[in-house]
Amino acid sequence: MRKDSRLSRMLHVLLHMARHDGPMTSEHIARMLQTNPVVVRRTMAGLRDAGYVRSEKGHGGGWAIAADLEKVSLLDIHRAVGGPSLFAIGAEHENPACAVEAAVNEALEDALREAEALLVARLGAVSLAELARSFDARCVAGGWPHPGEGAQASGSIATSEQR
Amino acid sequence: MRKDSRLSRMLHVLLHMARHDGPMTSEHIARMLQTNPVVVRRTMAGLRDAGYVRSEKGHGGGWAIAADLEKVSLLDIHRAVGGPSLFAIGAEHENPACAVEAAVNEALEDALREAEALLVARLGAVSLAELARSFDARCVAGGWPHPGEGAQASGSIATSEQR
DNA sequence: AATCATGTAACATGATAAGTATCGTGAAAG
DNA sequence: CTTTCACGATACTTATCATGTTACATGATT
Repeated sequence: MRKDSRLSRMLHVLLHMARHDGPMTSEHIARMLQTNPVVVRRTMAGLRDAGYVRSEKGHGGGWAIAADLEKVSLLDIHRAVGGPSLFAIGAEHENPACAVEAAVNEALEDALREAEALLVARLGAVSLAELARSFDARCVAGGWPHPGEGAQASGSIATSEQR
Repeated sequence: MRKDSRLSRMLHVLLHMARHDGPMTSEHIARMLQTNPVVVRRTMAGLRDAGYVRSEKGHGGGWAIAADLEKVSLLDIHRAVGGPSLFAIGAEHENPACAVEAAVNEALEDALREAEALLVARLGAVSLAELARSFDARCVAGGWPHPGEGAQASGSIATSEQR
């Protein structure tokens, strides 16, 4: 099935927001993600409930960061969007009566647990701030057009805003 | 999303087949898995194509193991059933034009690659024969009714056949 | 010839993220 | 105070894919 892209999308948005002063509208964000404003609101509602972002209605409203990016990990965002299951495979029955099935499930779940622990550790070890910094480094190293630190005063993040 | 249980189911079936002399029908296997014979044939077709099992039509027909279980790993079975993606999360766009999105995707995919490598290594390290032996050990240790080694001459694997 | 079992095709179901349309609510601007 | 803007919420549709189901053809055994 199609993969859950909520974590990926929210990280994308948050990094843009970190480089943006003033709130960003759902409409604006939706264009960045190539989707619909309602999808944006739906997904970002989880981040708001967790206190990572704030939303304001009316003129000049929109979404803004509401937490210290040093203190929020990728894992936190994963959980804020619903913490969906990481794996696409698993056992059919939770508590099988068949001993063979139970043994198979345990073997598989052991392996999955280990991989999940690794993934959780990796995601939990990276803060949004670190991810933003590694983006900066990537720009310098890879020759991407680098969004200048001082060029955003009036809301312009032109270089990497679209898509 | 509902999880793909083909690997789990096929391991379940293969372990039963290893303790069973003579072919097992799709009907019989379907009862074990609590599903439909067509689902069984569809899924086991991949194992047959890979040479791990054999199927025979007509009276006395059905499915039988066709390979040395010491030489077939859990990973082999995973691949034989289509090797579906292990993860339920991922990025939305393959080749994003946005540098921020590209950086986010790379960070996530790095972590996923690592977890996948771990899982692949784990699944690749266990043979079906080892899994069967660990099932035996589990029976002895955990007080499960242990299917006796000599009690299956006429097709009886009564203790752990159903479910 | 009858029966059994697989092979295959075609279609239905279930679950879930994602996409869409619509209306309500509150805040700022004039 | 009316208009406009932007979020909030609900309801519904779409897309996807493993799984479930029905039906029929094919080949092997009796």
